[in-house]
Amino acid sequence: MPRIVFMGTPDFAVKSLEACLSLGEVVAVVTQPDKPRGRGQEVSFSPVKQLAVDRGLPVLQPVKLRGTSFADELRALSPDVAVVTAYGKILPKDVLDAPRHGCVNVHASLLPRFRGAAPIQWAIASGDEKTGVCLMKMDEGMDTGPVIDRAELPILPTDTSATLHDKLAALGGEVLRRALPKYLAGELTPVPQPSEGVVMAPMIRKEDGQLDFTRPAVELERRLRAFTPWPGAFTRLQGALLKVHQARVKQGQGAPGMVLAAGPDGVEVACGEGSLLLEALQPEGKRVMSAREFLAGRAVEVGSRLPS
RNA sequence: CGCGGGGUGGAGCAGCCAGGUAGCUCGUCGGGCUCAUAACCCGAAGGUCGCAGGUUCAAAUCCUGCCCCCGCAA
Repeated sequence: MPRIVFMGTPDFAVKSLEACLSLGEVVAVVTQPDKPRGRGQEVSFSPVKQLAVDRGLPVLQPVKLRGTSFADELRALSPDVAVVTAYGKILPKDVLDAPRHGCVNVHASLLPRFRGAAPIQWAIASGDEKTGVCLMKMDEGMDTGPVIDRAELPILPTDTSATLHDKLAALGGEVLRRALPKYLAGELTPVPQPSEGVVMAPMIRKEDGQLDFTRPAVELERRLRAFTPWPGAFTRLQGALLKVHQARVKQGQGAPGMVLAAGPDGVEVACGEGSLLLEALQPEGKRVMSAREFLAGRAVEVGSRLPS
């Protein structure tokens, strides 16, 4: 049984941790420090910590890795490998070198495409037809390490980051199960990433969810799905925030941001190219509702403009 | 004690600040009309106004506590 240190934080990493539990002895779980989260600012555990605590695993929550003695702590555990999935911090070289077989990372894209913090989102926003998971041996770069194994997955026209996230998290667990034992046995050689096809997937910012109606409708619809559940797609109507949860691309024409129609099927807004039919809406402070419900309680005039 | 919006027939909203007749746009049901295409016209049913107290002649409305939904922020 290999001695495994697991490093991860959010929900996405839980499937990887579960895989590790079935692959070896998890001698420590490293996760981000507890922080106040959510409404009311209650301090809560990360999903990874929750599972670790449930299983009675030792949990480490270092505030800093660089320039500290954390690598020494790791070495004291004499791990064979560290499995890192969405941990949330860049690992310094002394940490990368601490386990006997180094650190491996589960990354949610087909590298070298979409290196960085938000590979799932940018795969959808870019209109890719497939994505996947890579298991790589980590080096000091941002997702630049040689790839040990990979698995692909189609991106459906209805996929959002929420749905893809769950599928890729599970796929990550599968890849670990099939590849990690072989890697530790020396049966899989990490293959350097090609230098061509590198695309970065930077962290999503809140503003990325702002609907810019001067853009093509096709792009806005992709971004809507890419930025679901966070930060979502939103605009402003009569001064208040309006989130758009579901939209369909149409062929309407008009000045970007102009309301072309408002009926039971949705609110159709002209875009830079084509138009976007807003089908599921959420006013600030309210629940998500259909366009029909939305329009029952307020007037949206055809010809009015949404900010773009 | 992070900031804020909200809970009113089945849906979405108004009414609340200046207590006194349950309103609007739909949906549902019945009837009419017959091609309008978000059909239209007439009529009807359907509500403990989130819950519990309090103030008052009188509370959806004012006061207190609690429950639930949501936006921001993280």
